[in-house]
Amino acid sequence: MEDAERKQTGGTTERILKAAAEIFASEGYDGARVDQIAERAGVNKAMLYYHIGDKAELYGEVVLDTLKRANEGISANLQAANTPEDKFRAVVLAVAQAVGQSRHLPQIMLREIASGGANLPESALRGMAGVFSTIRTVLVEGQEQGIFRDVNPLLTHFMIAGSILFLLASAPIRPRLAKIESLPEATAESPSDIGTQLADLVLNGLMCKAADGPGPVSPV
Amino acid sequence: MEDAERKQTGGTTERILKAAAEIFASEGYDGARVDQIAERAGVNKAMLYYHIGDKAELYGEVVLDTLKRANEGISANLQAANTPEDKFRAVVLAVAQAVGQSRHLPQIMLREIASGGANLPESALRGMAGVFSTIRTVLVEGQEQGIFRDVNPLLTHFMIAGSILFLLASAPIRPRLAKIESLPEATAESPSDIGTQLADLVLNGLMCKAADGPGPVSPV
DNA sequence: CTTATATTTAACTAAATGGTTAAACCAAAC
DNA sequence: GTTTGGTTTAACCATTTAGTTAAATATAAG
Repeated sequence: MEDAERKQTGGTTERILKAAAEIFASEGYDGARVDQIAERAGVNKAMLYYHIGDKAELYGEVVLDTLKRANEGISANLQAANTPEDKFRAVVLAVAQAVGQSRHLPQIMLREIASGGANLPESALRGMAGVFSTIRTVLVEGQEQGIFRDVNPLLTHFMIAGSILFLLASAPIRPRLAKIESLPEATAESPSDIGTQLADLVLNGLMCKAADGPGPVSPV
Repeated sequence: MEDAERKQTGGTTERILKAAAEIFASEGYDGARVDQIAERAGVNKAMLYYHIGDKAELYGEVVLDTLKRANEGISANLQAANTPEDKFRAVVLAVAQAVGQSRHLPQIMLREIASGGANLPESALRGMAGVFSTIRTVLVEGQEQGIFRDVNPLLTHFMIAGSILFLLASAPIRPRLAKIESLPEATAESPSDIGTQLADLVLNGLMCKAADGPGPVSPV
């Protein structure tokens, strides 16, 4: 009788999925407790099984939903660009924004990478592969036009995806690290900032002739 | 009676720690089962509690051991370098090699980042902070000497650490992704290759005057 | 041989956890 | 009012899991 019972917002299924995303992101698949998810959603555990299914189905639903949103965001922000350079900027920015929007994607993805995708349904893998493929396409196109240096595409797109995911997912641990070493405090940058700066840095190292881009990036 | 029982190598404690590192890396803290670790080490579960302690202590021991090894490797490979550019190459290479050497560090680190360090003892956090601090020092030094562009240090060192960890940790999932999209097969690059190429790419984007470095990086 | 100490084992416990079920509730249709 | 369908609830079950314990076995010392 503490304070729970908040059935206000949205349909039951939505509330369950939202709660599940939060818990799965912070606790991982094995760490998450079904009762805990139900409690946070303000529903009885049995409703969770009634509306969605067992733990694995619930997780699959969350991952798929989150990845779908991210993919939509990416392809939406990718229309206007023409040159490989513009496309590169657009795709990095789009990934950063999309990932930043679904707040729980970075943690979930990091864990899935770590476990080799142990809990990922096939459909979710397709979603991931789509993102990778988009980055890669832009990269190879630029290389074929002789605009980008002949860098390892695998390395590059893992660098981009890894940087974004890592940076966004590390928000909770950064304050703890900052307390120990004199690291910069939790500079709460927006995903857009991250995307823009990352694109600048990588592009600068990627272009054949040292294009001066939009000048040096502003510090912190 | 399948095939277990292999007590040959090393002391009991060592065997337990090795088995624990493997399981924790692939399953995560919550996913790992103490019985499973004991079985892989070829010992009775009670021995694990006798020699080391409970699950949390065991995990702490593994993380600390792994991080200590990595830190040693990093500072060892960092002596010869003088200029910021050399130092940068050295530190990136050292991190890649150190992380690559303790095969289970990438997975463990990715999970810890994702959970905000939920299972990390203070000492392990200090180990992490040390690595970050090393990268950061090199970076800032180069910037103060006017050799590096004024990029965001936080972004840069998370990019480096994130790229390396992400790339090394993703080895198990890459074949699965490759099956779906026409991604490059699991190009089994050595940590040294990764470190060298990454340093090239980032340095090229980092230097003020477009130094041509050691030429373009070889593809895959 | 006997005693003491370190190590290993099998059996057990208590709690947590995923999942189920049968009954209650509630709205609209008849 | 009662029937019908979807929805919600409380109580329950079976299994898994971390952790313990007391006995057994080896090993070395006196």
